[in-house]
Amino acid sequence: MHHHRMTTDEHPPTRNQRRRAETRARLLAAARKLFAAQGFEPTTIRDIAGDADTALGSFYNYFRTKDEVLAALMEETLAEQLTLLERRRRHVDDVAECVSIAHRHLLAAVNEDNEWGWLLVRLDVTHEIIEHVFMASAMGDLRKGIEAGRFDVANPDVALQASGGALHGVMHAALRGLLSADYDSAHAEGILRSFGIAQAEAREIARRPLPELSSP
Amino acid sequence: MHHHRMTTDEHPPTRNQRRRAETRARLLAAARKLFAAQGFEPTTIRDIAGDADTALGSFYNYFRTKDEVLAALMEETLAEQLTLLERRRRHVDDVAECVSIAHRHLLAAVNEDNEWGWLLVRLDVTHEIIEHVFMASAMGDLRKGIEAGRFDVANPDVALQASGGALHGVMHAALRGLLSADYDSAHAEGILRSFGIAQAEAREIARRPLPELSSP
DNA sequence: TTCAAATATGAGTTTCTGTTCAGTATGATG
DNA sequence: CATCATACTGAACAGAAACTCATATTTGAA
Repeated sequence: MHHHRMTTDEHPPTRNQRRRAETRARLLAAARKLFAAQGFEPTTIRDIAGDADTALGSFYNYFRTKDEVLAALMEETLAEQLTLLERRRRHVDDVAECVSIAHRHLLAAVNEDNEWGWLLVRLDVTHEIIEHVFMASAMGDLRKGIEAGRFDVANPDVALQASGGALHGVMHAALRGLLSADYDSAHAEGILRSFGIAQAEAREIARRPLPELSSP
Repeated sequence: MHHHRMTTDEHPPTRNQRRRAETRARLLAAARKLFAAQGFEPTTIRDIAGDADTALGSFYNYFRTKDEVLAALMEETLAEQLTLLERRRRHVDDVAECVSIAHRHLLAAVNEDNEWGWLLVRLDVTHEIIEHVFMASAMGDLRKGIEAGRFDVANPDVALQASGGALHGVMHAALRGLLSADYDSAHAEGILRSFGIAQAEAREIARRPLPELSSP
């Protein structure tokens, strides 16, 4: 039932297509803002439409339900963040540093865009999409590190869940302004240590400057 | 406006008092079950009354609002768990072992009573009561360990939030049946390591048998 | 300019949930 | 047993939110 005009169309976007895209974008932006500010449940579809400066009925031209907006939002923003992360880690070899960068990158992203941060934190990390996208990537790193003999953990599954939870907790605290400047490195250091990197080295790795984004 | 018949009354509880207490207990049990199963918001007062096999109106004889039930539930169960924890740690001197015991005790509690576990996990660890009760206790341990030169962390606030988040993540995973047998020790080991305990020692401490509850 | 298709509008409808309350049943008391 | 107090009941009301749809507006092409 979806429309899906293929993006491979030759013709430049007609005005109607632009209009449609803009309205959709306004709705998404409004939803993102409101979800982040007040949480998912308390936000009504009226709120979203109102904040997007569009009529209530228009909402239903684009999304069937509130959950659908949420899914769309998540898909968009998560994919974006993951490619950014990849660009940052492209030239890094050491798995330990990769893990450190991943955690610090996400903390930085949350810090630069509080709205996105609150969205991520309030929307229950359990949310399938986050689970699949992030955790899969994190588990990949962890396995690689173990196979390379770089990490040493008692139970990889536990290590994965614990590190995810720790990241979530630190994000949340950072958003509430509870943490002082160096928190990203401090957190990364803790993660590396719990993965079995010796203390001095963990500290050193976690404090290396965060690589710039490499060209797309 | 509350009734608060003093418990110091000499007379044994009259039948009416028992009836009252039982209804209240049924409501609390129902709320606990439903909150754990479907979460707080989706649960309606009707649901609770229905599950407690009591009329809708009766709910309001005991609680003004849904939040009030939640508060009552939390107060009850958290206080109970904290005293249990104290009884377990009473004769332990080493701060590191105290921390290990705290984490493992809570994981054990969640494992023994899934309903309580889901309640704790679904109800957003941010919830003030949990925050104040648990985090305060955890921060106490952490400080003590640092002052004793036993722990070495880059940033205590970060360490606190990270460890709380990690515990939350592991609890959640355990409840979903994602973890295999030794997960409590594995988690405790990770926490100790991140607090700066050397690997071998962390492993040893985390694997010590959990002390029995000392007499009340 | 004209008209059909696409998009936007918002008042009206339905559904659901919280809350009240007048009436009923049960227990306590003398 | 008679009387009062306490606890229970569920129909009825109110408010809020989701969702529909007939109507109006804008767009694109003949």
